[in-house]
Amino acid sequence: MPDKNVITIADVAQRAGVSRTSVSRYLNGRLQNLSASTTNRIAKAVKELDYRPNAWARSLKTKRSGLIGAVVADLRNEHALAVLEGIESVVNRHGYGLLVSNAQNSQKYEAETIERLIRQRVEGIILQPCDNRPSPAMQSLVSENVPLVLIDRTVDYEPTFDTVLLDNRDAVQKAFNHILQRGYQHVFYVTDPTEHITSRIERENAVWQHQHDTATLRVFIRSTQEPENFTSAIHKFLEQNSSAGQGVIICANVVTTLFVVSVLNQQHVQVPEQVGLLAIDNPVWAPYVLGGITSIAQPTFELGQKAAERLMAQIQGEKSQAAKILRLPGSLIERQSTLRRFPSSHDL
Amino acid sequence: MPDKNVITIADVAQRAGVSRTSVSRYLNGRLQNLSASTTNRIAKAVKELDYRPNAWARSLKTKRSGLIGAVVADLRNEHALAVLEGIESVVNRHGYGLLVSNAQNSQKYEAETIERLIRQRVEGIILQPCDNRPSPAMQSLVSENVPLVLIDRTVDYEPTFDTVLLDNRDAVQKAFNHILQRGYQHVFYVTDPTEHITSRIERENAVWQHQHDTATLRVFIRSTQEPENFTSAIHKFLEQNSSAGQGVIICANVVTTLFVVSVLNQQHVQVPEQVGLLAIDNPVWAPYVLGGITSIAQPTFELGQKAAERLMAQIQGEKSQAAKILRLPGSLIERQSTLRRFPSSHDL
DNA sequence: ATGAAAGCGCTAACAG
DNA sequence: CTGTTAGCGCTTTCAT
Repeated sequence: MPDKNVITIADVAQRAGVSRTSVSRYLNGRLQNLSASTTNRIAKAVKELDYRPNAWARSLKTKRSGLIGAVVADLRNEHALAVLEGIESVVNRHGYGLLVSNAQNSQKYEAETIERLIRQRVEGIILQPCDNRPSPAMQSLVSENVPLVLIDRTVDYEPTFDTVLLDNRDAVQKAFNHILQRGYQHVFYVTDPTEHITSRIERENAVWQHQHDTATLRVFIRSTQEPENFTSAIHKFLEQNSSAGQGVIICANVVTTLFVVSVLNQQHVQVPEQVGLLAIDNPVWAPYVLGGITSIAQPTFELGQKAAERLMAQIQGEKSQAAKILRLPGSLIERQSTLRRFPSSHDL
Repeated sequence: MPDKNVITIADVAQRAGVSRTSVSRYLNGRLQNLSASTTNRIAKAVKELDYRPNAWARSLKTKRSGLIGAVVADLRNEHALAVLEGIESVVNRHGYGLLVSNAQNSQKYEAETIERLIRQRVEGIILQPCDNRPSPAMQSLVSENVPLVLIDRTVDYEPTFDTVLLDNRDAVQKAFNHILQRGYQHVFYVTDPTEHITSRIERENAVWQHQHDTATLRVFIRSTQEPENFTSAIHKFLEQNSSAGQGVIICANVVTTLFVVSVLNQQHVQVPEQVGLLAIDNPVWAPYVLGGITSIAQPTFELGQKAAERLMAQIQGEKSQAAKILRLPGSLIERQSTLRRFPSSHDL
């Protein structure tokens, strides 16, 4: 454990021949109240003793921990990572430390971790919720008055929490615009089980909407539990659209995309010859798989940044602001996987 | 900020009609010293007040923060992420929280972040160093007596720090065994500039060693600054080995692999027809790019776990143990990218 | 410009 | 089994 005989502010004060108060003032940059000579003596003592203030003691007094908590639904996820980086950048810039934890897609872990963060007296939390049903832990955050910003997903709670996420409706819209422009006739939408995860729900709803509007669409849900069913479903889909690759698969996220790619690979399905492929989310490997996967890229880093900035604002007292929910647009990145051999007239 | 009128142990004590000491005992599970009725009254009060102990105050007294710091060279890296997950799992199991920060490959940031962690009085640090030259910040860790475990990379410091990393020599060995067995004659090794990063240095040295031993090898260093040179170098390599795909490219890590793949893609080079490809490290997309990239997989999760376990051991007082450096073996995963059309007799 | 003193919320002897 | 007391290391009135 960190040494027993650590040096404290008292040691510094003694060495510099001043009071602890002065040292404290020095440490907090209130130099206006210190004579030049005092300042120098303290500076010298600090250096010589290699003194480091104890954050706990300070926090105890000031009620500020300098810590922000980030709770990610699944750390094993490229998207989450990029978001985290965005968060980290602004949080650090503001002089805060970041306490990261992984909820492992389990509301139980999420709750535990939030509990721990509260005890640690983080000054705010950025949460990617596992579930849109508010947990007791989130209630605690409210009652403890801990600033909270949601990311990627919303939660059914009133009043709404500040939230930063992808504009899912718009993303799906962009996907369909592209698909239609390319002249695809049939769409096979692959999603994880939606299970109270709002990003999935929103995307799926948007897809249904399009089915309704265009009447050229069929939707399948991939069930993680039964990948075989999925495989045969894909086959059926391919058979029905074997002519001239009029079918296209849309994947709801990175994980789904990886899964679909593995199936297509296994079954030796040619993309885009036999079927098109479009992914929501744009992992680093998207350009290189299947000759390049057309994607709707999320502004991941920015999502993290915005969320963190919002949190900083909350911490600085902007409690009840307007516009709580910020939806950032995704952007289409066209690649080989949606290159039909027989483009429609739109392409001309 | 977290409410001004937070409730403290005193409030609980008052409500339960006992002393703060008893409440403290209750909180720390020393129930042997509490009568059943007292216990119940306290439990009730805690619940009613929704009381949460203040971690700072506790830390101040106990000198234990319950926090571990993890400093990653580059958060934007699949490998780092997986390692982090391993760390998180054991750290949490031990009841600690994890303070994650990103050094952004800069020793300056690394130092800053370490400084912050010390002030936060983390009980230990797991560090993936940006550079093998020890920074002043690391000196501080030593003098402050903060337990430290290095991961992935070593540092030139005496006495050695506990370290957990891939057995790089063995990994390269496995790569070459595979390559030779496949009958490749020429090897093009691609690495980032080694710049004081020991994993890169170790791998490159191991490669040189093989060149020396087998005399069928040429080594090129990819310079990030000059990708054009690299491209033309690859071309030259391909020309010299145009006959029957006797050449193979080995990539030192994920980033390099991604770079090489993009170049090969751009130049429409066929893998494995024109050239073989083998990667050290096994990203999720390896099975799907270029028909599947043969890889030497690192035991990423396990690396993180072992490092964290080592740290826990240190914290629990096992200061001066033996065997400081733990090298975990990688494992070969054969895929399409090293499938020569004309296998050598070894394959028969 | 400087310091004395009180206290943040908790734990840990030490008594009873 | 329970409570009293004295801090942990820092900040902060309030004097001087």
